[in-house]
This record gives sequence, C-alpha cells and structure tokens, in this order.
Amino acid sequence: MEIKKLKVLIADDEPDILEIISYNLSAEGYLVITAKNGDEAIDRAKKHQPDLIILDVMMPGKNGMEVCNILRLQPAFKNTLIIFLTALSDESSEIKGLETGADDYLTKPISPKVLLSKVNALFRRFSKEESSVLQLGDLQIDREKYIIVHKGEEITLARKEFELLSLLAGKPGKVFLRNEILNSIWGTEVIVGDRTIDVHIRKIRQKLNLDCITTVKGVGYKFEMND
Amino acid sequence: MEIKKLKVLIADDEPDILEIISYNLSAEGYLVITAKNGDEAIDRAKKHQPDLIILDVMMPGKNGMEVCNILRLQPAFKNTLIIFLTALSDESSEIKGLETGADDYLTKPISPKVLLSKVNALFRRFSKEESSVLQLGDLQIDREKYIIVHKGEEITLARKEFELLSLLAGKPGKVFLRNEILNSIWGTEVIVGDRTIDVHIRKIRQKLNLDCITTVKGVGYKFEMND
DNA sequence: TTTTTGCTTAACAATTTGATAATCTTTAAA
DNA sequence: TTTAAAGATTATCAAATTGTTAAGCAAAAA
Repeated sequence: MEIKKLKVLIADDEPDILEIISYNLSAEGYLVITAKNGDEAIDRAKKHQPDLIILDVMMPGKNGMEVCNILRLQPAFKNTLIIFLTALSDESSEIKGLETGADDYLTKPISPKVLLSKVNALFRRFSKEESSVLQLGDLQIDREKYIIVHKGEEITLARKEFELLSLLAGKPGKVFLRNEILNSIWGTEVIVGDRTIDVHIRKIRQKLNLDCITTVKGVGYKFEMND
Repeated sequence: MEIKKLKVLIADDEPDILEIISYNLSAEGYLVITAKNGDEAIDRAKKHQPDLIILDVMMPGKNGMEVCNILRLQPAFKNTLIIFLTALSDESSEIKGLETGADDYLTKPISPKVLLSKVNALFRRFSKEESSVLQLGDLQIDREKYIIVHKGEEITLARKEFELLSLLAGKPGKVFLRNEILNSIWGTEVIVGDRTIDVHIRKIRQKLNLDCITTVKGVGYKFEMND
C-alpha cells in the first residue's frame, strides 16, 4: 500500500526560518508547504489540509493566534495539530497560546533538532490504526480485499469509487469537504475538475442503490446509514 | 452523567515540587497520585493506571527516562501520556527525552500555570473522545457532522448560517462585533453589505425558533441560552 | 489490433444559497 | 414627544453549487 506523507504547513514571515524548518522537515520525510503571512497560511491550510501547522505568532496581517482561532472554528481543522513559534519567551503568552488551541509552543531561536523531535513526538501520538473491514448496517467494506458486500451480494466498484466510499464510510456522519476528499484521494499534485467528485458519488449511489451518501451543499458529502 | 476524573501521577524526589504541582492539578479537577522515586512511580502507575505521568528526570533509584522506558514496554502504558521535568535545559537531553517516548518536556523552575496549560492542552488533544459537539441546553451543534439538533429534531442550516451560529455559540455570552463576524466568516477580502449579517441572523432565529441570539445594539450579537 | 474498463470533462438542468434593496420596527437620544 | 439611527423583515434575483448525461481518452485486457 502506498504510504501517505504527512503534510506540514509552516507560516513565518522570515524566509530564513521558513527555509531551515522546511529543509529539516523535508529531510525527515514530511511534505512541506510554506506561507509568508497569516492570510496565506489560512488559504494554504484550506487548500492542502495539512496534518500539522507551525505558526509564527508575529506575522504581518493576521498573526498566528488569529490564524489559529480562525482555523479552529472550522470542523476540518478541529483535529489539526498546531505549534506556535515565537520570539517571546513570555509565560503569559505561552499560556494564552496553549489555551487558544495550540498543541505546543516553541520559543525562538529554534533548534531544528528540538523542533523535529517535537514534531515527531506529536505525530507518534497521533497516528492511529484502522481496521480493514468496515461493517455498516448490512453493508460491508473490506479495504484490504477491495470488496463491497451488501446483503450478501457482492458489488464491484472501480478503484476511485471504492476509495471514495471507503473514505466517507471511515467516519460515518462526518462531513468531508470537497478539499479533504480531493486531498485524500487525488493528492495535492493532481488537479481534477469540479464535477469529478460528483460523478463518482453518483456512480456509487447508482451501484449501491442505497441512500447512504448525503450531500451537504456548500460543504461536502457524508456517509450515513439510514436504518 | 458522572464525569470520570483524569488521573495524574507525579514522580519527583523534591517534596516541595510534588506539593505545588499536586495542589494546582487537584484544584483544576484532576485526581493526583504522587511518588517519591522511580520505583515507587512504576508501582503506582501499575496500580492506578493514570492517564498522565509527570516524571522528574533526576530521581534517586531509577531516573525518569528509565521509568519511561520500562513503562513504554508494557502494552498498558503504550498510550499513557508522559511529561518529563528536569533542571537541565539541555537541548540534547530534551531530544533524548522526547525520543524516549515522552509527550512533552518541561524545564525547571516550573511555572504551575504553564504546567497546567500544557497538561490541559495534552488532554484536550488526546482524550479518547474528541467530540466536536457543542451542547447548549437542549441545543446540539455538531461541527463535524454539520447538523443542528434541537430537542431531538434535526434542523438544517445553510453553510453561512451554520458557520455564523457555530461562531456565536462557540463562546456563549461573548458579544461578537460585526467586524469580528465579517472577518471570521467572510474573511478580509470579500466585502459584503451592512445588512447581510442581519439577514443571516434572522434566518437562524427563524429556523431555530428559539430565542438564543441577542442583539446588542450598536455593538454586535451574542449567543445565550435562556433556560 | 480491438475491446473493455475506468476516469475525467463538457454541457446543461435543477436546485440552493446568499446579497441587496426596500420597507417596517424598535431603540435611544434630543 | 419627536427624531434619527440601528436593526428586523421581506421579497427578489444573481451567483454558486450540485445532479445528470453523454462523450472522449488512456490504459489494461482480450
């Protein structure tokens, strides 16, 4: 199976820091995305759905805390890891940062090694295993064998269809944003048109002949069995 | 429903530190267990199965790192949170600590407030059921599923409406200025007219059929349940 | 080579959403 | 009590979003 690289977004207005961190994280095998200010950070975060966001607190435009606040309000970023970087080694601002919803707080000057081990520690915690067979009502999804069984009958889905269904069914009820879906199934490099997801969804609905994928207009799709 | 207190084990050979940390964590609602050295820490950990272990690195008998290593080998402590305390603010030992399997690393002298917010941040992140559900009286806002439930009935809100309600309900009582709302939901680039917010507020009020959004004239809006 | 299968896109229909304008109400100040 | 400002309400319309179908490619299979 293909291993998905963990994505890290770094936002800092100092190019040097951006480069040092980028270099180190890339070398460690992470996929790095950068942003030069708060607004750019928000844009890129929405676009790429990173697993971790490293935010400089002081940036032109929106500062790190503001960015964090804005992102945390959105369901898609509820679980994204966030680390603050700051030149202030001020106790109260550190507390404020952590209460804003950050997962860690690093004071400049930053040692790349320390940063790396912190990032690794966070991800070590975060990685979770998932079972390969999903049972949802009378629908069975075997992610290992790539087989769907509904009421004893086997249904054949094409790869993309299968991956899409598998993604949605992995968290029943959760709304997956179009961006999330694109990132999970197509990755950030491949760019496909607007209607691609819809068409696949339609095919799944058709083949399953089961009302289990709900559209949330303006947001995305979710899987839900209606028993 | 009774809430199960989170258990924290603290191991340090200095009684003062033990007491200060105990006091602060207890005050915050945690159930505290203490140990004076490494061996005692292992015993108590096995007995009480704490959710978090705070280990002084330098202790008589087994030191913190050794304790961590021993515990991490056992399946029961694979997922237990561990924080190291140390007098050394030495980079390499911090890295070593994190690589040993610790989740955080604090340097003495310790500020109780910082410790507290770190502990809170860790639990917030890794507590088993990270629910994205806001429960406000008999109103339920599920930010992940994008649904509103009021007295068992599901209410459908459009995206902007949902985001707006979600924003206000995220901090009940807080008055959000019109500007804050615009920035959070529309961003800085998009510019919309004066009446747009009002109209959305109105729609929410209408759909919820519940008096929970208060107008603060000349200032903004706030969410408040009137029980 | 030909056929089949899967993926993407184009084109258009159907639907929903969100912003605005216009008008009414309320509120607070004069 | 009057008046002006802020907000509430309503209807309307344009824009955004999604559903659906058909068609074109490219890769794999026959």
